[in-house]
Amino acid sequence: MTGPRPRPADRPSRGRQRASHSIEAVLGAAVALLDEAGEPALTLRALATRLGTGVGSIYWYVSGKDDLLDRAIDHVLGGVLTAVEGRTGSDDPIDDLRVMAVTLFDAIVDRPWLGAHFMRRTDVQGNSLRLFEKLGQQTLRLDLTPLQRFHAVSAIVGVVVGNAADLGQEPPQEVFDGFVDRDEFLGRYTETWRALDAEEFPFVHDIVEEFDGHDDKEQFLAGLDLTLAGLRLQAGA
Amino acid sequence: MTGPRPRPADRPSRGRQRASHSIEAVLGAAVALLDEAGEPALTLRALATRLGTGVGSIYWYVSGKDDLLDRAIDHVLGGVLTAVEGRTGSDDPIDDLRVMAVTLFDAIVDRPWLGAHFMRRTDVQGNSLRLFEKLGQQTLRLDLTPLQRFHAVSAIVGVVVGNAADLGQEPPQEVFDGFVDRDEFLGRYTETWRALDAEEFPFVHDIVEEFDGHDDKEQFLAGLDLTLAGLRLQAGA
DNA sequence: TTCGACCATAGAACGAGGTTCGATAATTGC
DNA sequence: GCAATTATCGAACCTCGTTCTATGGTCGAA
Repeated sequence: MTGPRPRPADRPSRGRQRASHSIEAVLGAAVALLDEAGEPALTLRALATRLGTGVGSIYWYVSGKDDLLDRAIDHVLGGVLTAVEGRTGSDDPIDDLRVMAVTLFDAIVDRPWLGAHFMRRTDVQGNSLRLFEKLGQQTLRLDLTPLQRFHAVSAIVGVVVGNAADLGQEPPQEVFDGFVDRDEFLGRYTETWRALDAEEFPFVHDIVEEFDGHDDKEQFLAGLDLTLAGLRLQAGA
Repeated sequence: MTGPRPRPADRPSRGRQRASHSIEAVLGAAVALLDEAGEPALTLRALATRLGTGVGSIYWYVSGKDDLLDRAIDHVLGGVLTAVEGRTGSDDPIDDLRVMAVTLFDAIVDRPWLGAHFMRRTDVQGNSLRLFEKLGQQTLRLDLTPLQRFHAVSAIVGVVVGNAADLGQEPPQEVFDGFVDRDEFLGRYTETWRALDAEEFPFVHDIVEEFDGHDDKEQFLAGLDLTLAGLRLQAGA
């Protein structure tokens, strides 16, 4: 029953001692795999091949696949964080919140695999927590109770995650291969919906025409603005 | 290149001809496994063992694991649908929307494994689409454009999914074994958060006290009411 | 009654994936 | 220089989803 072996990530790496693979290289390759072919493409063997090493080596930098995914997410969230930080500073804190939420959403559009796990662990440290903090700082400028602030940030994150969750799971295998584009994919929805019984599905019939040329981002923005309108009302601004 | 073999699910079962296992039995056992130990517990072998059959038999009723999960989800969503239908009919459509959203959320609290896949496929038929329709029918009573209606429903579903997503993934393996209860689990959060630098994390410090005794449902309700307030504003009601 | 056609079941076998383990080189500290 | 630590590698193991083939069982037709 020995304790876990020491890993480079566990201690401050004092000077690089000619490591052919750093944790950054591992994470970068992992993100590349995810970007290229989605989450199922991230296997330890594929990662090892891409890095030109053996599977076992990866376990030196990472405790397992879950840890690998967590770190890869945190890795890209670092970029998102700096992107977010560069766009704050408006007069209106709610406008700032909006911009930040949109930035988050755009990041998930670029990397759909983020959607499923985005903001999974707002727990200990990491860029996930830092993003949470950055959002929350805007609420400090609003006339709210701490609890209201907390709920406001949770709600905004909820809207982002809830809408982004739609994105990260649909493409059966079309978008990657380009056999079918997204418009045609959505077209099948509208056809099916139009064929439904009008008596039993009045709502679907009411909206089915809008669904043609449907835009995920527009849908997200509408939901976000609904929530922000409620927040603005609550803050009495 | 032969077509798919006929399956009982593909045709109306005309009278039961002494089938020891029905599709309902398979789905029921699958849901039981999911309820007992979460998604990783649902393996075809475990399911076969529980049913007292072989793995191959399951493929008679289901085309694969994805199909199994989809049907299991649709199975429980059937119950959710009737629960939702029993609670509508108030004067205020937005109040009805609220009640329905809460019912959905409660269903996910009861079955955290639903969270990750909830409303995954609002596509063709199924109870998922029916729930979508039921929510939408309330918006027909509001003075909105079809597009606004669509966005409103999407936003509400987004809030439910976004907040429920938090639920379905936390318990590393504590809640199932009962080694650690949820309160103590959350207590670790507050400790870690309190230890953060106050200069760098002013927001987290502002809200950390509220996080003790934190209630997921309360958090969800606050976010939902924010969105509904925005909707009420938009509908001019 | 007998014989096929179809329903339904069962489990061995395959391939892919995550993880473990021991061997081994490379580097560092003394 | 020598031992301890650092880092690497891939074979082997186990689990899981899936496929395939074999085998009863039921029922209608000859």
